[in-house]
Amino acid sequence: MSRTMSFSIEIEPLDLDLTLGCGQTFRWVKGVDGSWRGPLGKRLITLRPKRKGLEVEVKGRAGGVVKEAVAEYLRAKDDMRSIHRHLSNDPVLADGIASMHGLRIVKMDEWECLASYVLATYANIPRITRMISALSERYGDEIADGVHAFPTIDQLRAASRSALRKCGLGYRADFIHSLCNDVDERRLKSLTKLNYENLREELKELPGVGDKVADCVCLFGFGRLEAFPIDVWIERALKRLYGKQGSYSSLRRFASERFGKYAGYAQEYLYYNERGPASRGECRFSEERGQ
DNA sequence: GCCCAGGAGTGTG
DNA sequence: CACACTCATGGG
Repeated sequence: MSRTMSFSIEIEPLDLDLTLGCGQTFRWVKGVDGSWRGPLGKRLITLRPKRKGLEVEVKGRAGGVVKEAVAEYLRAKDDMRSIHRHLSNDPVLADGIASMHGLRIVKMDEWECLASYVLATYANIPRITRMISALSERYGDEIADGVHAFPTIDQLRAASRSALRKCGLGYRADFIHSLCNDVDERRLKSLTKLNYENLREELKELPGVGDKVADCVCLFGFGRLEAFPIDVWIERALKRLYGKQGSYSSLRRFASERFGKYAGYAQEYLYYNERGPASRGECRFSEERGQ
């Protein structure tokens, strides 16, 4: 069988439970020992938290590229201190931000992110995870025993609508089917050079991509930290904490003015806080200090 | 049975 | 611009 090798990498601060378990990304599984296992590209990776940073275990051959891939995926270059300093100007965030110090925005593969968030419309996280797992097992390459990579655009393009429905996608099957025919790897990569606003508008041209999905893909797939996806949870948080409600574009403008270039991190803190992981609701932000 | 879920598309006023 | 409606499915 394939061998296993491991190395360590320093990313600090980093909380894997917050980062991989908060619903940004859907393919990681937590082990009983506190490690996290999931496919990264074409390799099965296991991440174990250490005192400073983490240990990475790789199934199969692992060149230096794997270390770089992990660092990119976990956005090792983000300076969390300056991000927190920036966001702490907001008294509402400053209050509860400390407990989420190690939550990092993830940098997913562009295609995986786009398809995942098209699937995520009007579904909850357990179901999103199931849909993605089903697609991967049926159409993606097997990279280790029983573990499959997310299918490429070409692999999914070969799937019929009815076959996609059998993976539990529901009406999303049609979106995915159209998406595969409207997009290829080259076009996706070419979007990288666009600024946030233009990228957002280009993504919204794609089937199944509206305001919210476009912002998720900007943030988690293209690394645009100024993006601020607004779903039902964020809507509730903005109303509860800031007394704000209105159209998507008006809420987006509010977030942009309030949180600036790190709005994406603010969104993740608000999302996690509002939703709670079936709850550790002790330390919710207080609404008393808004404005 | 009910209600909800990291919404989008389409049609109408 | 704002709504209203529909889309398909699983979990609580």
